[in-house]
Amino acid sequence: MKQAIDVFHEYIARNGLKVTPQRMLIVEVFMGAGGHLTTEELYERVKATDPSVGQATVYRTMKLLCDSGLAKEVHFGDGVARYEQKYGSKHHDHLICEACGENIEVLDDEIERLQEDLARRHGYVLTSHRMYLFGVCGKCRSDGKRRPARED
Amino acid sequence: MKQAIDVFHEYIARNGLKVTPQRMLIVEVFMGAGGHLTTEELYERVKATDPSVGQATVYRTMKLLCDSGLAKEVHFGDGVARYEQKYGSKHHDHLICEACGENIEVLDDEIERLQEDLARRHGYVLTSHRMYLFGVCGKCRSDGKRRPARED
DNA sequence: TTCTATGCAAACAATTTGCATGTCG
DNA sequence: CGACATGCAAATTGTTTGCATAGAA
Repeated sequence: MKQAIDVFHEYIARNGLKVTPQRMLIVEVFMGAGGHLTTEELYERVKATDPSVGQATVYRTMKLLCDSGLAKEVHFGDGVARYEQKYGSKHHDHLICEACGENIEVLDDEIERLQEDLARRHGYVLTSHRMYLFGVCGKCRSDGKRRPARED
Repeated sequence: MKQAIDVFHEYIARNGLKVTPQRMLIVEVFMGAGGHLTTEELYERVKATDPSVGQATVYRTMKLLCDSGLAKEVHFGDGVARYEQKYGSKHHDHLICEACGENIEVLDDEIERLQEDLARRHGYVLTSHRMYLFGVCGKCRSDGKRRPARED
């Protein structure tokens, strides 16, 4: 099976770019980290392995990853960009707990279908969409936890 | 019928704040402007009436408006905050044309219902959500227009 | 060797904040 | 009066860019 790293190498090659240790490290850290990391978090983790890497390189590499289709930039509304893995993972929406910050990736075919319908009724052809559901998860409800909600 | 301006006055009073000409002007401009204005746009329009008003006051007042429930901050993903009127207008989602930038407010009860279901299946109780549909409107499709898409 | 990449610092854009002064209640 | 608000400029934050140097192909 084709690995994400191969996709990256192909992208690099196809565009006359170069494979560098920094890029490899950043891709590795990103792919190994599952979640929705901010550039800052990514930078910290990368520095843990190689303190000489600069922030700019992380920013530049994440942009490359997005262009190559491996990563996707998402915004939860707090002004910080986050990246999620895109390769091999299909489209999904987000279900976010406002108390503990848990972020579940969800998908509902019926909703997806209705979104298309809704757009069509307005004469639109959809290219993509983003859906964020905010609420409180079962665990936090029973804990009675609360946290200052993000902006809405 | 209670006007938006009354809500603002109540909020001001309830919190020991003060009514000032700047705040009145900003609220007036905002409520009169329908669309999804950025702070910058709002600032420009306010300056047209009173050039002495500062940006900071616009930022501060919009935050007040959000707290008072009159405005809502929305992010379309380009890094700039926009505000839409919240008072008297019910919840809606966004259908955005990537070619001309048109932004239609849409709502689909069925989708709303399914979102609740989806969340419930994961043990969540929803408090709010945001849904942005990106596509190309009928007019732009026939015009064959194209525009660099926003980040996704 | 020839471009591309990197690190660093300066540059930027959006937003926030400190402070002296002005003003609503 | 006295607390809150304002304008301005300086400060922050997140991100981008210019440049001299290092490094991949």
